Amino acid sequence: MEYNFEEIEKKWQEYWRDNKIYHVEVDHDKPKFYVLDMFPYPSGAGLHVGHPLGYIASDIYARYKRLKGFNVLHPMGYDAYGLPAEQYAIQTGTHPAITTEKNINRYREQMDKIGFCYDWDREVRTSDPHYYKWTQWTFLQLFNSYYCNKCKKAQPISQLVDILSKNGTEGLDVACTKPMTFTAAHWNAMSEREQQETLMNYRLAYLADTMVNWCPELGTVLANDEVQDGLSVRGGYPVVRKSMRQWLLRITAYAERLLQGLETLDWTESIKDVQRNWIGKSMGASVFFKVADKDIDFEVFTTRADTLFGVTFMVLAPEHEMIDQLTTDAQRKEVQEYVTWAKNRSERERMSEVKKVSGVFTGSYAVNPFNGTRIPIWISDYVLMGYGTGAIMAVPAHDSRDFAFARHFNLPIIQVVAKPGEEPSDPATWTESFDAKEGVLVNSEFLNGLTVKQAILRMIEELEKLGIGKGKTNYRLRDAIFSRQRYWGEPFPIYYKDGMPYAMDIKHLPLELPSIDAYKPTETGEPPLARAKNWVTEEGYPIETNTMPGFAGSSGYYLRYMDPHNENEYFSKEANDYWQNVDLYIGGAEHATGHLIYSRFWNKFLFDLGIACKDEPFQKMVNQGMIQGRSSLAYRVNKEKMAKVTGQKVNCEGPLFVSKNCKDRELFSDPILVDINIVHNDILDTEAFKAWRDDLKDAQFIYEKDKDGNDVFVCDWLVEKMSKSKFNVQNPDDLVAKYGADTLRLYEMFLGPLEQSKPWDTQGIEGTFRFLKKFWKLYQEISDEPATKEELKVLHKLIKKEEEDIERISFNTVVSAFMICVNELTDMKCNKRAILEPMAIMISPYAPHIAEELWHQMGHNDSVVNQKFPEFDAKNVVENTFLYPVSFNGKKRFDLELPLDMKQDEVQNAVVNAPEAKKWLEGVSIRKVIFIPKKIINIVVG
RNA sequence: GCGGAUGUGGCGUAAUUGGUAGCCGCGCCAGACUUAGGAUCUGGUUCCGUAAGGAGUAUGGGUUCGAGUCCCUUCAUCCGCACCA
Repeated sequence: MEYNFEEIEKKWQEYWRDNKIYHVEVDHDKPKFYVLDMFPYPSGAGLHVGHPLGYIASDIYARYKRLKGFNVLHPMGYDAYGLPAEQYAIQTGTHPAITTEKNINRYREQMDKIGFCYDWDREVRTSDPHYYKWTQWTFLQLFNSYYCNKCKKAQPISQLVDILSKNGTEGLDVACTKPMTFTAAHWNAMSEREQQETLMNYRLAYLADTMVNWCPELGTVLANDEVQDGLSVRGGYPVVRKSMRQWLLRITAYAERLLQGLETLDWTESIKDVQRNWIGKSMGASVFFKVADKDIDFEVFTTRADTLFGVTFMVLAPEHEMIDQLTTDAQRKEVQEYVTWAKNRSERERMSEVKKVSGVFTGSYAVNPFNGTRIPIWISDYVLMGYGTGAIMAVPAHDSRDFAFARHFNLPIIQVVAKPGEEPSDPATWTESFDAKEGVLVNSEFLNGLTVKQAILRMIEELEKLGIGKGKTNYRLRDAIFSRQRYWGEPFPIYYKDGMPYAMDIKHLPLELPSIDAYKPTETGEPPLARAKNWVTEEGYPIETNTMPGFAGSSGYYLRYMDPHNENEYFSKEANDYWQNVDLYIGGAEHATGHLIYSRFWNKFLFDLGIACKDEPFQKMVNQGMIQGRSSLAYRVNKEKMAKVTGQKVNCEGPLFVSKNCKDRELFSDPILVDINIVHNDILDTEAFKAWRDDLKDAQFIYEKDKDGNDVFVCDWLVEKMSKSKFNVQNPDDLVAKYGADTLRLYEMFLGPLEQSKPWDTQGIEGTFRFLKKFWKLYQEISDEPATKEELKVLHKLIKKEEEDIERISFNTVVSAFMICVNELTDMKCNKRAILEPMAIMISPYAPHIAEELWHQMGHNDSVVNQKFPEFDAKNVVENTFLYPVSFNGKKRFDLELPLDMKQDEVQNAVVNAPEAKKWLEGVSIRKVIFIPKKIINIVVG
């Protein structure tokens, strides 16, 4: 019987669906395992072969765990809100829900063909009101919470109100936007409006005026990770800084926990590093400097308190609020000009001109608290308002940025740290600063002779003694801006009374997205939701018109999968207690600073509320690499150049192309990209090429000869990103149609290690297709005779290899092991049920359709999916002898088969007396014999 | 600039703990079958050399009986961060 994959795959996909084979429920008799793919955004382009890579890997793992006796949760759904559908709506007027639905259906159709074991009964979509009810619900919880630094968790805001009304801010240690001090009496005397405004300083979801990344083209603000080089990641439009009233999430309250939590996670070091970097914890000191001749002071943050005697100037950010007070009349004009210029510079300019030094002197001086030196206060845009206090003490000798600034404006440089083992030198001769935290303090009074580390601690001690500074930890992490001026997102369950936001009652959730007449901002620049009719509460209060950003819906989706149809709760306690968190998360590394940090925050907050039982959402994560395209290139002749090179006139009307290996081709031709579908084995189908594009219909070709003397046109190739514009896209549907889903699944895994990026080679898929045909052939006439020792050995070698390799996410080597095994069994002409039955089970995670078919052909009526993975038994693979490689001076010369129980001297004897050894022992004496049982024999001669 | 990853045949890769470098597959070469082959099967395929043999895992060095693997140097490619005080 032929291997008819088309028929087989259709049959079993229907069987699985009709019999709900992949449906899972909480089952306390089995251990749970949760395997999750990162939430896809269903784009209009559909899937190319790179997308299913991670899905296939997680599918294999899920199926394997199931065979190993686990109750496996393996769901899929859609991150359905997003900009592309909305952009399309703006252009065409099509409701984004319609576009999204269409794209989802296409995704689903493509995924179904690949035979994934998702429990589709658990599908969620972020744009579904049943789902976003809980996104809104979580937002309200955040709005109604504050973060207690003492107990290190979120607490109800009502509790804070209690505290404030009893003690004011006395002894309060909570996360806030800026420190506030007031008494209980003061609090109690506030109007409701004032109280509400004060609470905004503490809520975990709060409204504030902030500088945002405003993208005029998209009409919305963007998160930092949605901006690159001053352009929007989606669309590439310019982004400017602008102050706007926005919702923010106080993720900074969780900075330390987000940092510490990384230690408990089984993620790659590189992703953890990216997150550590993003959180950017730095320990240092805050120091207050008095301003000379004025009764004011200002605060700086430094990690190098030890260098305080090396401070020769101060720098404030152009947005610093004390600039006015500090500017002398003589300097006022210049300062104003500079500040205006700096504020108006776009983010893009600022980034591209990082190296350019600019700044202005305020006219004021700060006073060094230890020696009274007057230190000029400057303003420069190399100091950022958003970090620390927006002011620094500049130590040009030991900070490269300060050094550049000092050199540019001719400011003094004082060395205060000597390099290890070196004497201090004249900074005037330096070409760069010495930034390393190594060395010994000099020119620094009581710090002299201390190492940098000691000096930092000592200085902080002194500062605290004087009451002008203290040790302080800073984080680079910023609160997450949570408002988008967009239509296609979750509405905020917030209404405004006297301009103050109030939370809607939970009973009004979900607050459904209203329909509007156009998907653009209003004429007055308000978000699209301002177009909605009756966008007010029952009492007539206006409802918030911003919507939530993309990461709102994707931050807690893995929790909803545990109990996706629950109408009364986000998810039940029972479901959460059982499924806990994700055991294996597979997806791209590009979400390192977005989704993966927001989800962790979201989860920690729900953990604080006591509704999520685990502090971290994703225990183990694997980041699959990209599949690159293999583009084909045809060389187009530059006729003038060719005439010059060959010395002959080129008579040819249409475009002329030259085969890759023609003589001097590189001298007179340039490559153009060719559709990979008209190139086979790097040979161009010239007729198809002419028909491909109108401008090529008269194309002519200079051929080369193949080995049989035929004219062929050979293309060159190139590895690059897979994209439509490069004509190198491989569509999984086409491959499934040609080879079947099982072949595609195997090939995607066979390509190489999951984490690595690798090019897609269309040719190579033939190999896995041949393998499946060979595999199929083994099963044509099953014999019930007992298996031989050799056959059992082959089987058990494979069992061990597959188990070990799947556990360490090495799927490519398992496919290879299967090929070896099938080659061996084919050579043995093995057709024993005792071998082939377990093999069918073992291949089912990789090639479920063929496995199911063969399983049923062997007379079973139940699904192969529900079987038990065969047990490895070491007794089947024991050997009595070992084929030793025999080396002389580390170079292998021959093999020698020896019993495993041989002693060292017997081995030595056997080797020296082996006929092959003679030649290598002539004229030399044996110095040493290295014998490692079951490994190697090495004879050292000389 | 900082941080991370990677570097092995013509190509994708394998070698899990320092122990036979190149498994498996693609491609290529030769042969068989065939009216035919972008089908199937068999054999070969790191490089140099007829061979014996020699060289060989980006580069140069080191540790070791033995290094793709460990340490140091340099180079290349990719990814992330980037005035974060």
